[in-house]
Amino acid sequence: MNLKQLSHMLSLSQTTVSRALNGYPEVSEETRRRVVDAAKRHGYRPNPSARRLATGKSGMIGYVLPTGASVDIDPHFVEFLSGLGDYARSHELDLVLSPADAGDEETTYRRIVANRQVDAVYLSAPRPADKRLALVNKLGIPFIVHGRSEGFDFDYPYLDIDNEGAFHEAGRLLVQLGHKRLALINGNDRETFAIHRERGMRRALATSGLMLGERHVCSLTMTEENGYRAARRLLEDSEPPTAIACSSLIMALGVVRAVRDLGLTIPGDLSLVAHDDVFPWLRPENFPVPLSTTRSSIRLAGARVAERLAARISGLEEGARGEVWPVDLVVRGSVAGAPA
Amino acid sequence: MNLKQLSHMLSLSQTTVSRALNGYPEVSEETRRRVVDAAKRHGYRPNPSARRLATGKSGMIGYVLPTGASVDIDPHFVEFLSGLGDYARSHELDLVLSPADAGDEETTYRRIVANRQVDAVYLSAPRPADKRLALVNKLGIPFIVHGRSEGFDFDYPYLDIDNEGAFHEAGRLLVQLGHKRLALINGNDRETFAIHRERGMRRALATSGLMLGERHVCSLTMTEENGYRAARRLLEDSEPPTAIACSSLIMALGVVRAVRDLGLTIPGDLSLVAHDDVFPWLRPENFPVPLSTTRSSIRLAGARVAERLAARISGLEEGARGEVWPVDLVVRGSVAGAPA
DNA sequence: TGAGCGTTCCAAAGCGCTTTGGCTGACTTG
DNA sequence: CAAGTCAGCCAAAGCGCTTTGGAACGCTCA
Repeated sequence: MNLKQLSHMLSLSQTTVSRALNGYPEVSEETRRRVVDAAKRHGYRPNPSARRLATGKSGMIGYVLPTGASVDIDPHFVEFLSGLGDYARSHELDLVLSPADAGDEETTYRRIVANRQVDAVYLSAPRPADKRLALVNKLGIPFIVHGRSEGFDFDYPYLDIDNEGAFHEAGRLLVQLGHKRLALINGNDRETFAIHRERGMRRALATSGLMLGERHVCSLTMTEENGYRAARRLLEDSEPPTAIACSSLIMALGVVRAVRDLGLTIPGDLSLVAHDDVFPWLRPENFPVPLSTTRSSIRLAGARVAERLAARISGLEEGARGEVWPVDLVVRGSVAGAPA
Repeated sequence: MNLKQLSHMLSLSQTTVSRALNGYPEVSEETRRRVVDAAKRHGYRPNPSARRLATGKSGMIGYVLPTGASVDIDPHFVEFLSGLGDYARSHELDLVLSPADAGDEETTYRRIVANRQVDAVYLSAPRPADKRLALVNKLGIPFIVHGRSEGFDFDYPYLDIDNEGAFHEAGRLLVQLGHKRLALINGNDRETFAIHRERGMRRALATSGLMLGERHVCSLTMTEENGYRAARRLLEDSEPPTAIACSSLIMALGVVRAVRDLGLTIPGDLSLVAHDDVFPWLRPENFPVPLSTTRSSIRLAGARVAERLAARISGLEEGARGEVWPVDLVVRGSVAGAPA
């Protein structure tokens, strides 16, 4: 069933039928009712390819996925996707993943914009002065950044959590508990979120005249193994930290293992706080010692990004609105006063 | 730059230019060279929307993503995606994720097929007599199943690993080590992979006249917490198993925690084998006691599925070829002879 | 009463590609 | 040498929608 057939059986022109269905004003209410009714009865669905060719709109949102033999997709991605998908579903939006050579995403962004394959895109894991962001901004396609960049002379729409505030809180808690030697096991510090976390932590320490020593900051991709290695290195130092803040639950698994291997205990010898993006399959309360966390559901963020993307596509949202979500500090058994 | 302009500047018809670029025979080699050359020089890229309208082909592969507030996307998905994306990238294939209401994927499959939004789809986590599979088969869109179903009177193309063989091997190893009371902590047994694993395990035991008791099989979604709970229940039983096979590394984390909480040791009190899909962020050799695993890279599977999908789209692959990959059994420190 | 106006509809021209059905001219073939 | 063949090209008809630029009609109002 296409427009032609439908309009023919209604003895109307394609124009009128099209307008009736798309809510244009120049069609009488009665006619509109007839048309809408017939369309529903015959299960008419406009062909998206044709509509796309005519309008240039695709009804899809895009994401450029960096790939490569040695490139790992962040496991957080799947949770973000859950939220995004959940919203997108209710609006019949599809998501297009365009794989790109990690390191040369530019070509792919240009392609999907030039081809008008998607109506909007989102970026994630931005870095300071992220080239992708500058590009997408220049290309003029609606977009939202999940996270933030830094060092641009233009504003842009984003959704981020208060990473600095979160780790400031975590740091403050640990300091208040009397810890003097703190360490941070961070994610890749070329990404802004990691920079913000470190900044928050430093700020918390500075308030009490403390410093985060050079050797007490690790920046690594967030795997269990890296968490383990970092913790070993820190704890076997001559002046080991008595408290660690950790950027992910997965790394925290490694930290816990290292602590055990060294015959130490949490929170007796080491207080531990980690950031929790809220995975359904790994929960901080189920750690051997329930883990204190800075918590923010990445899934909700996914849903919100989808919502704002949809709003931008339909023109309801404009401008460079930034949105920063507060982060909960959830205190559990893994933190205690500094050892004497 | 569109076809019209390009053909005009070459003083050729659109027909000829189109044919030259698409490799049709009825154009002289010299003309073809001229055309291809000019196209490249002017960066001409055919508009995919137009091409799609004309041909009905989209150059994308689809996946229907079950979503919902209480639906969690499997973390394996992201690894599969890495492989898929890696292959897709090299062939300029995009992936369309169409979110669907979990439980009613049918509507979405019908929509994407009717709209010709994608040239092929893949299904994952199939169940016996999976309705999606029957549907997609009926709708006539090229597809591949990642995993297998059972109980259909038709064949279909799939890629699966030898789950039964893997757990048969694992079971056999444990039996050979003298274990008599074995248990299986499995994934959701409405999915075929779990059924196959259980079958393999039972077969291994049967060979030695052993049985897998009703109470010794758990079927749960694969979270750390469920692994913990299942292990507690098993180990606190009056006749606890001396060996456990576990369907995922994530659950194995929970098993290890339970063992510790109960003051037991691996492999002294309990031998443990788990299936490893090969995550970059959690490796079996880094478990407190290095974990024996049945191993198969889900990432490679993703790449292979993409490859076969591409082959089916271009007509290079046909028919209902099933492909079953063997699984490695990797023995590490977590297994030992049965306690006396 | 006839100019002016708003409402409601329509025919037709795109959107940019592929593909069908020729047409032309050079080249074989009997 | 006429008929047949074939390579190489083209015009035009789609694909199914949106949108432009009217046209027809019934009203109002001077």
